[in-house]
Amino acid sequence: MTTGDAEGADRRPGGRRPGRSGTKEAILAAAREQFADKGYTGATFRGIAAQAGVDPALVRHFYGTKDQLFAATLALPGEALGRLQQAFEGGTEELGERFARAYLGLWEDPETLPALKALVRTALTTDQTADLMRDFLQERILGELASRLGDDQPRLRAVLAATHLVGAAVARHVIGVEPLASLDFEDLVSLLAPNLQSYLTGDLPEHARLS
Amino acid sequence: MTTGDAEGADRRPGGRRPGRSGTKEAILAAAREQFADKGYTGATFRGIAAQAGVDPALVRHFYGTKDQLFAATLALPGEALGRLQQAFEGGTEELGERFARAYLGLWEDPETLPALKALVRTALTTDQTADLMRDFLQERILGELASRLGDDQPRLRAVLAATHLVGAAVARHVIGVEPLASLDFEDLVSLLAPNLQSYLTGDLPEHARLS
DNA sequence: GGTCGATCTCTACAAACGTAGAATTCTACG
DNA sequence: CGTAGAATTCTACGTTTGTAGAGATCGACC
Repeated sequence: MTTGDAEGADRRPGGRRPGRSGTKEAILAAAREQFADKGYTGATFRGIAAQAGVDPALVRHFYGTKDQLFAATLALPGEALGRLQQAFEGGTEELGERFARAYLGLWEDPETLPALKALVRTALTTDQTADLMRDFLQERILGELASRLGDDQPRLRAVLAATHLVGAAVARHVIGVEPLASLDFEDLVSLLAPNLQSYLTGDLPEHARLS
Repeated sequence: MTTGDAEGADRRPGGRRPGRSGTKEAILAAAREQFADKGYTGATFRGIAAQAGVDPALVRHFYGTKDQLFAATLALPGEALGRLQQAFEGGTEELGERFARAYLGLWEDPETLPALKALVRTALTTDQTADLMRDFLQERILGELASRLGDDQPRLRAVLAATHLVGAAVARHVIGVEPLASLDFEDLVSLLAPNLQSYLTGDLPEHARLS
């Protein structure tokens, strides 16, 4: 995405070259943390600026309105989304374990953790951005997963599995419920994988087979 | 709890009898809805008052500060808490189904639904009230459940089961993920009960048996 | 060296917030 | 009827919020 060295030979405007001091990234990191800790309404321009050590107006100068700043905050997990879809490829025998490892792994990465926390927190606050994001995830993640699951209620299976994973991740990383929070990562995967697999490919109880 | 007709014969003070117009209850209902929809910080005195059709100052007059109003909002599920603990009594063979039916049933009741939504929403917002409430639920619900589960990591089992249930309830009633949201209640219980039971009394994978 | 433009700060404003107390209306009892 | 007190509204204060623009600082290119 960055422009090369010799691009527009003639009409290159002079001036200070951007991206030098790194404050732009510092602001974004502070915004991620504040949004993750306090939610959309709880985070403030002034708080973010204070944490980044700059003037509040600079935040607005770089990222515009609060919605735009929040959108920039969530840009990172867009890249992590590919890691998830990659886990869906392959056979369905061990899909539960691959799904669990890929999704929960995103929460273990200190880089993506604040963004995911902010995402979950605002997904439960019916702001205008939350609806868009929810629909996006529903189509992008659940749709992708359901398409690999055969004909027996794939959508329901995908939702049950995803719900379970999200709930576990939130309990572990957002709420911090013990002993889930200090559990070893591989132990957690081993615990959840069997039941996930049962939702994805196991038999559904006869009572729920009507629709 | 209501006083009888002829109680204190002599020293009964005069004045307008309380509880006539029902605005007090209307305010509380509006507060529940606003807290459920917008979270603690998102809900405002003015918005609650507007929905109840009264002056904002009246809200404060009846319920005091915002924290106290929020506490009054959550007073109702305290009664519903007994219904949950009641489900824990009895054998452990069908504990998963009883737990699922009792907990998810609370979410089906339009009376307790807003309070539960508000509770979940603020449980994810690290305000001062959230911490207290979280600890209370951890000790009161999870502790109670874990005490019926034997010696093999009862706390971990209880957390896994509760996490699963809460996640499903949130997906169904707060986020509204289809097809979970329009699923029949009994179908939902039938779907979740087997895996809940497996967490509560089934074998844990050997990888997670160390601690 | 001069200058353009990006980076960054200062000051400010209108709106909304929680909170507070005085003032008014109205009902029920003596 | 008179009055006490609950129910309800009015007005207001101080703070914080998002947003906005003017101005200062400084590095890179002509």
